[in-house]
Amino acid sequence: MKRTRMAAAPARISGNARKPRGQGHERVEEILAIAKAMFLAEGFDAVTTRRLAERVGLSQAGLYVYFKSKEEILDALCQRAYETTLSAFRRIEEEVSDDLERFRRTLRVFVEIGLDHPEEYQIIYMRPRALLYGLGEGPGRGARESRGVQVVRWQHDLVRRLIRTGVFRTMNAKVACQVALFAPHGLIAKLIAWPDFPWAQRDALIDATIECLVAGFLAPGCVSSSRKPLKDGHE
Amino acid sequence: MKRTRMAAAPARISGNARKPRGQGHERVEEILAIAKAMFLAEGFDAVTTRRLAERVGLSQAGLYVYFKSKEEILDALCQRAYETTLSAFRRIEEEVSDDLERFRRTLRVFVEIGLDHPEEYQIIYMRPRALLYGLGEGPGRGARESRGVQVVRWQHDLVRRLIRTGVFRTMNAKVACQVALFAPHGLIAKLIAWPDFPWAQRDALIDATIECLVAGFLAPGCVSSSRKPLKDGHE
DNA sequence: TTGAACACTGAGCAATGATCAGTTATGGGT
DNA sequence: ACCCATAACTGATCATTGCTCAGTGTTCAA
Repeated sequence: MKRTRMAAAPARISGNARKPRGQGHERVEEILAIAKAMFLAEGFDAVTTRRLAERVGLSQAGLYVYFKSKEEILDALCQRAYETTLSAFRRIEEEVSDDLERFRRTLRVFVEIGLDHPEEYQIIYMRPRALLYGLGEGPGRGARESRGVQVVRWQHDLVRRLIRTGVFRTMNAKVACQVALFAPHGLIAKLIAWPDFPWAQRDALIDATIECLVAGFLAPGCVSSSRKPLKDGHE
Repeated sequence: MKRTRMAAAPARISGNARKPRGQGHERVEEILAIAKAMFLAEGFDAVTTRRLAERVGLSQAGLYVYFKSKEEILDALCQRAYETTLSAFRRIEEEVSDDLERFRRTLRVFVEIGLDHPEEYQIIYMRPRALLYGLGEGPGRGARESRGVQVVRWQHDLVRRLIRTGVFRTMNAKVACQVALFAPHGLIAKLIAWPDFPWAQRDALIDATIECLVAGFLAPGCVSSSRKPLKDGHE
């Protein structure tokens, strides 16, 4: 009868029983599942550790048995989101052999995943943080960041190869890679940040963004077979 | 960044004397100037109202004589940022007669102002709210937003004109305008959000982004006289 | 000189993320 | 059947945050 507080026993989503001896990792999963739902629904800042703990069925301090900080819970979720993107990239590499088409498909799937999981995208790519590029100090830090590095490097390598094979014009590869990140990121970020703005059709914007990049990068003589033109309609 | 508590009054930047009767507006200016410096140096969240007040030479509560909230201090700074951008646009329109070159210069100055005022840019363009397009409720809100609408419409009109005059290829103007917003926004947002990422040279990124857009939009036969090529160097 | 409007302060509130000394339950070893 | 080390967890409490409010001093027109 210690903890039972009948008055305030609200919506404990999962088993709130004390975990058996070796099953602490289940708590980790529960915390992550509920944290993800709450972060997506309310945003990271709006979720307090007290409310999160309450929904998990723990005291607030109990969270700190499994995570060093609130931020670390977010980090764990980011790790998994990287996996989603990476596996989509890998599938494209298997399914498509033409590098230029891979470039298109890779950008497109990146945008689509971002728009389909806006809150996760915000968490990973729109928060000011230095998570991606392997400058971490902590021990676990490095492994976690390398996932993010892979996502960036994937597109990087693709662009490099397209330049080297002469499909894209000769240009500074690092600059080109980063430019090829900006436009998709801008598209996702804008659509997420201003969802009520009178945007054009989502697919038209994605197509146009990608084709604009391709047109800007393509070597003078080179014309892609599967080139989709920018929409020609007026207004 | 820990507070190294000085024994007494540390670094009061401006006159900390009590203002005479009608001179409260001077305090407003002082608060804004110091707040701007601190926001840029440390970031909005890292600046506490107590430290801000201390530097201004006021008690923390004294800030609330002039501003309803910490957020409102930032809002006031944002208002001025709109003005900065708009007047830069106007000067370009005066100084440059070629529309394509206006397009380049307009995008460039937008990016430069964004990167030079990251805190304001984040608040204005990266927040998940509808600040820009006139859906505000509050009284002063409307006037503030209309400034933002002007900034967006300026680029919009420019792109429309370039399509109409045949410099840009025939395409859906709305889509093109929005694509022309995404890439610069992506550039600014990425550089702000991940300041420590190993980005290429800032100017190279701006040039490449703009030239990529131009190349993507330019009508097939049209070659601009002042066309800067993408950098040709390797690595 | 007066008194109302103004400029400003000190104390304090509720909420936050984090810490820590303790408490309870578990289960392998005996 | 009973240890008892320890994993799992709690209650109390911390410092810090943005913000409020009752009140104190100051200024200046009348």
